Amino acid sequence: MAENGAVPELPEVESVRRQLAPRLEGRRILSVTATPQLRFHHVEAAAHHTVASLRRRGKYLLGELDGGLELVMHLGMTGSFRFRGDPGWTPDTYVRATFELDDDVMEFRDVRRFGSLAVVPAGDYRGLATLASLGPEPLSDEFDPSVFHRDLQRSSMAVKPWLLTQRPVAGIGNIYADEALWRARINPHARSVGPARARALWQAIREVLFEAIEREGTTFRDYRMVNGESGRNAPFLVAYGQAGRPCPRCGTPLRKVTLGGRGTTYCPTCQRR
DNA sequence: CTAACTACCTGAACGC
DNA sequence: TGCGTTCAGGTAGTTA
Repeated sequence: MAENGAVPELPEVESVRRQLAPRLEGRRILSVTATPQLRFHHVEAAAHHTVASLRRRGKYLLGELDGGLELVMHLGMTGSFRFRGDPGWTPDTYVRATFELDDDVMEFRDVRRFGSLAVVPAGDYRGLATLASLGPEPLSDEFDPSVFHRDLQRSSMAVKPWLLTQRPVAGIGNIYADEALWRARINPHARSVGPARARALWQAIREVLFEAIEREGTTFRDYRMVNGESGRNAPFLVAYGQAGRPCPRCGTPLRKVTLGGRGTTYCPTCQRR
């Protein structure tokens, strides 16, 4: 099975949450077994607790447990959940953690081990720096265009790597950063963004994420929802993965560069510096 | 404190 | 065929 290019970002994690929530909420976790991993912290402490709710913040899934605990889950690049009781289940060497529930067994599968699982006192993210300083939810009212402009100007980093830090706004990864910057006509290298362009980017971020959620995320190869299905957003990508193809706005071939160590595709004409 | 760099991890794709 | 190299990427850790 191909394993790269999956990359769960906010729309993919939200799609997983929507399928996972009804299967976890109200369920009691009887036991947890996990392989020793750098990115797993006290996962076994979830045992004997009931999942009250499953929320999402950025790319993080947050399971509220009784007893004041919280199960924090991040899919990394290749993380996914599956249930033993589902049709077609077969044993798999990439299962890194197993949650025995009162009605089924949930498995966390993660080929590249970039995913993370942690049980913490609810809201105590001291060991999770990115979650602790996570920016606002882009599709909520707390994401404000003028505050976003100020936050963009706060850093001297290029705009795209700054978006990827999760600090000015939560949930943007490499795919939707390229898509939103293209839509807002902003050069990914820009180190300063004026108020009008910041507002355009604010709008573009909300649009690309909203549309991707409606299509249940982007699947290239192996991002899958809990029900095993693919997201339908891939054919709608305009920038990410489209290097060399003509820009749909102006026809200029899209250019791919490396920025902040990440592949970055943009239109050199309509995203001029 | 910020920003820049690197490690982590694995399999696909590529080059010879 | 087979082997080696490069690439993908979010986050955490280290360094300047």
